[in-house]
Amino acid sequence: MATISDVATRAGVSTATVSRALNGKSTVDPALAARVLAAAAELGYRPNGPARNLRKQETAVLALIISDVENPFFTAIARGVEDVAHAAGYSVVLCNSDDEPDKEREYVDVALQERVAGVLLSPTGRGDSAELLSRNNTPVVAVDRPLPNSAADTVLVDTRLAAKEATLHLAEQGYRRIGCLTGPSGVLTADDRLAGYRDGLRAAKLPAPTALVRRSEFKAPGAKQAARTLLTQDDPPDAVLVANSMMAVGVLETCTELGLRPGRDIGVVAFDDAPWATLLDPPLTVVAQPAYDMGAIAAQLLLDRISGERTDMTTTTLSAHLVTRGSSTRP
Amino acid sequence: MATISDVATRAGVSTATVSRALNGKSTVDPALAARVLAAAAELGYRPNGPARNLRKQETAVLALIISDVENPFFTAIARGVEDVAHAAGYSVVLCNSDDEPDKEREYVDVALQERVAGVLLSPTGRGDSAELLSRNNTPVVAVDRPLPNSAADTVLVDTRLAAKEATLHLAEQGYRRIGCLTGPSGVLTADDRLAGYRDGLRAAKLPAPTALVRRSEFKAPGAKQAARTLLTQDDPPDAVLVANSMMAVGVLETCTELGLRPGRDIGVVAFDDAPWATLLDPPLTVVAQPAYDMGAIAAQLLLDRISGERTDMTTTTLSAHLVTRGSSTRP
DNA sequence: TTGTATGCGTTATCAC
DNA sequence: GTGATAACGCATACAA
Repeated sequence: MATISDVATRAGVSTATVSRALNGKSTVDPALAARVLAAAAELGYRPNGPARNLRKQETAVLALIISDVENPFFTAIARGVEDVAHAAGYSVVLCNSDDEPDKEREYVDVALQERVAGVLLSPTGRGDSAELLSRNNTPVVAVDRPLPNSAADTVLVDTRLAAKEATLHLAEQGYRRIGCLTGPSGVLTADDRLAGYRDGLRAAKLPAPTALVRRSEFKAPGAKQAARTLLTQDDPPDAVLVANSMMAVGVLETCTELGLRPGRDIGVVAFDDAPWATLLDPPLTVVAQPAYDMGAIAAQLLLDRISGERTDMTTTTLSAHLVTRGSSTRP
Repeated sequence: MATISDVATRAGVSTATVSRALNGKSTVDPALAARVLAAAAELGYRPNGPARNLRKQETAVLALIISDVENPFFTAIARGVEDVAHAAGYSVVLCNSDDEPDKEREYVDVALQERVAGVLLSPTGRGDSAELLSRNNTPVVAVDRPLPNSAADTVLVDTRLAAKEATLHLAEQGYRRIGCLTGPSGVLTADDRLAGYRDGLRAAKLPAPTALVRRSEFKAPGAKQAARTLLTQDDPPDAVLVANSMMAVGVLETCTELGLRPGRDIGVVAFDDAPWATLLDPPLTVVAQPAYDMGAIAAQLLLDRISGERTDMTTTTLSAHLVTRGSSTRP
C-alpha cells in the first residue's frame, strides 16, 4: 500500500508538505495542495493508522464492554454509542464480558494495550478493571451500572425506583403475593431491582417473604427454570416482577407450561420494552428503559472527557417508565 | 505509561532482550527473563499496540460490517464472530452500515486505514467496497449475503430454498393466496426470499400475482405499514411469508389491528427463530437460520486466510429449517 | 545469549 | 510556505 513518501515523490514535494496538505493545514500553497491531493487519489493512498496513532499518541477508538450483545438492552446501548462515536469520527470495539470479571479484565487489558481513547464499561461489579483504567489515564464511563468506587462518569437508569413503581402497580391491581425474579447476586442492576421490589412491597404494606424471590442469570433458560420452582411451590406468588426481557421469555414459557395466563391467573411485569411485548395476549406490561439514550449520552460524555472539555465527574440518572398493559391488569 | 526501555533499564538489560523475553523467545537466559518479567510487572508495563502494529505491519483486529446491531439475526452472527475471534486473540470492531452503501464504504475506508487483519462483510449489495478491500490485500469474508463478483470466501444460508419450503408448507396447509413481505429490492437476502417464495408457488401450482408481494425495510415499522396495504386490499392473501423477525413484529401488529388471528384467519411464517415466537398464541412458525454458526464459521475462515493457511475461495452454504408451529397450521 | 542499530509511516519542530 | 529531520515504541537483522 502506498505510503506518504510515495505520494510525496509523485507530487514532487516533501513528506512534510504531504502531511500538511492532507491534514488541511492552512499554511500550504493551494496549488501544491491540489497536486498532493491528486497524487494521493491516484495512488489510492490511505494514511497508515498505526503509524499515525503511534506518532500522535492517541487513537480514535472507543471500547464498549458489555455483558452480552445478544441482550437487546445492551444492543440498544451499543447503537447509541456507535451513532455518537461514528459522528465524531471514532470507531467502537465491542467486547462481551459475559458478566465474568476475568473476561472484563482481559478486555480492559486489550483496550489499554491498544491505547484506545476511552472505555465505556458496564461493570460486572466485581474486579478492579475500572481502577486499572484510570490508573493508566484512560477515561472511563460506566453505563447502566455504577462502579464500586464511583470514580468515573456514570450513566444510569433509576432502576430501583422503577422496580418499586412496578411493584406498587401490581399491588394496586390487587395482587397480594408478588414475587420477583432477578439477576445474579452481585450484579448491581439485579440487586437494585430486587431492592426496589422490596421498597414497593413495603410501601404497599405487603409482607416480603424470601420464598417469593428467585435469581438466575439474565437469560431465558435460567429464568424459565427459576420460574418453575417459584410458581410450583406451596403458596406460590400471584404476580411476578421480572428483571429483564430475556428472562421474561423464560418466565412466560413456564407460565404457558403451567397453564397460568398472565393478567388473569398471574400478574406479570418485566423490565425492557421488547418489541414483541404488544404481540402477546394479553400484552406484556413492561418497564421501558431508555437504553439508546444511555449509550448516546455515555458516548458523548466520554468524548467530552477525551477532548478535555470537562474534568468534573458527573452522574446522569435517566428514568424508566412503566408501560401498563394487560399482563398486569386484572380483568 | 511505561515503555519497553523503562523495563529494560529496570531489569538492567537492553530493550532487545526485553522484547525477546516478553515475546517468549527461547533464546533468552531464564534468569534474565525472570528479571525482565518482574520488572515489567512492577511497572505495569503494557506493550504499545500501535507501535507494535506499525513495526509488525499487522494488527489483531477484525472488522465486522453488518447492517444493524439491533437485528437479532446479526447480533447472533456478531456473537459467533466474537467468540471465535476472541479465542484466537483478535478483537472485533463492529460497524453498522444501515444497508447504506456509503456508510459501508466509509467503514471499509476506516478498516483499510487502521490496517485491520480482515473484514467480515454483510454487503449491502450495491457499491464496490469488497473490491476495494481485495485491491488492498485485505482478506474479506462475505456473511449472509454474497458479493457481486463473489471474489471472496462466503458463508451463506440457503435462504431461497428455505423460502420455497416455507411457501410449500403454507400451500400444503391449504392456503391458496399466499403473500410475501420481503426486504428492500437489491438486498440479496430479500430478493432471494422472494425468489424462493415464487419457487414455492410454482411448485404448488399456485398463481403468483404481484399484488400479493410487498417490500419494506427489514424493520417493524415499515413492515407494519406494508402489511396493512397488503391485507386490506381487495382479495387479500390468506397467508403470508415474512422475511425476518423484526418485520414479523410489524406484520403481527397489523394482524392484531385488523382482527386477523394467525393460524385461523391467516397463515404466517417468518424468517428467524426469535425467542418470543413460542410465546405467541398461536406460536409463530419460523424459518430458523444458523446465525451464530455463520458468524463462527466466517470468522474461522477469515482467520485461516489471514494466517495464510488457505488460498482457495470457498463458499459455505448452511441450511435453514422450518419450525412448524400454530401460526401456519389450520385448526 | 545479549546488545546495537535500524526502520516501520507518520507528524511536529525546527531551520530556511 | 517548504523541506530536512527527529521521535513515537517496538521487533528484528546483525554484530559481538
